[in-house]
Amino acid sequence: MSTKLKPTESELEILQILWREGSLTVKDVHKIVSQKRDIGYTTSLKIMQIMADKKLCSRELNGKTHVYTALVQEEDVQNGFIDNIIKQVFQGSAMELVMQTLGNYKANKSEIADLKSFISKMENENK
Amino acid sequence: MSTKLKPTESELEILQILWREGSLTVKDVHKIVSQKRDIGYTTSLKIMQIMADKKLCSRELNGKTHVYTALVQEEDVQNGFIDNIIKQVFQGSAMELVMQTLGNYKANKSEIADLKSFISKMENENK
DNA sequence: TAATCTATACGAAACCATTCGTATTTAAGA
DNA sequence: TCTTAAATACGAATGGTTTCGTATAGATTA
Repeated sequence: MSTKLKPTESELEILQILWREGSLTVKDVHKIVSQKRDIGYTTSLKIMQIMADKKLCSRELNGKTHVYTALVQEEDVQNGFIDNIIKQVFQGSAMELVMQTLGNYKANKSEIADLKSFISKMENENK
Repeated sequence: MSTKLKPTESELEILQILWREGSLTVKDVHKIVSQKRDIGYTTSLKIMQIMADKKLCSRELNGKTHVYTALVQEEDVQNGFIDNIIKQVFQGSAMELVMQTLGNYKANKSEIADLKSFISKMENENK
């Protein structure tokens, strides 16, 4: 079992980049992060070092620089957040979360179609 | 629009109690919280004072004690958390959150039925 | 009245995440 | 070689949450 995967906000920000881009150096990551917000290079560095300590990513020397790679999977992290919100905010009811989300969000026809086929699949698996 | 409703973990814990029980004193709240975990009375008090400062709840003098009442609605807080997780963890896609949740969670027949009728309602509203 | 009880107020410690400044190391360039 | 540049290491400040100890004020009781 995963022991409660819950990266912090800035760790998550960097994980998203690593998931999307693959293995990157601090320089690469920082370039991307700093496009979105004001942040110093050593801040990006520090967070990535902490992430390596926590085993959220690996860190390998390639020549003179380190290359970082996500060690946790996006889906696992997503599930960690889902579990958390269900437990803390929806009193343990996954369906409450789903319905509340659907209720807020205006899905278009194609999304509704996707959802329906997804539910059909669930039904079949349940049989 | 609500300005990003995101109570902390212990604030949320107390909000859940106030939502369920209505207006309560510190003593009442503390009694409930301390059944779940080890916590000092003044800790509960302090958090509730902070919550009142932040306008998460009101605080009215009733005789010699204060009575606290939630000022934010459960649904609004839930939506704040949903918005957050969608933005930060699901790249803005509400449908991803929904499907991932459904994929993890084994819904029973009655829940699936609920979900289907909910979706039908969505479809009709969309027309 | 004095001691006790109840509720609140206040301040501070502990912890964590975020941030950055500065120092160090190593390699490349003048 | 000496200087500069690139990358990392380190330490510390900041801000917010959680936690609790102690102090205070007002009422109750012995």
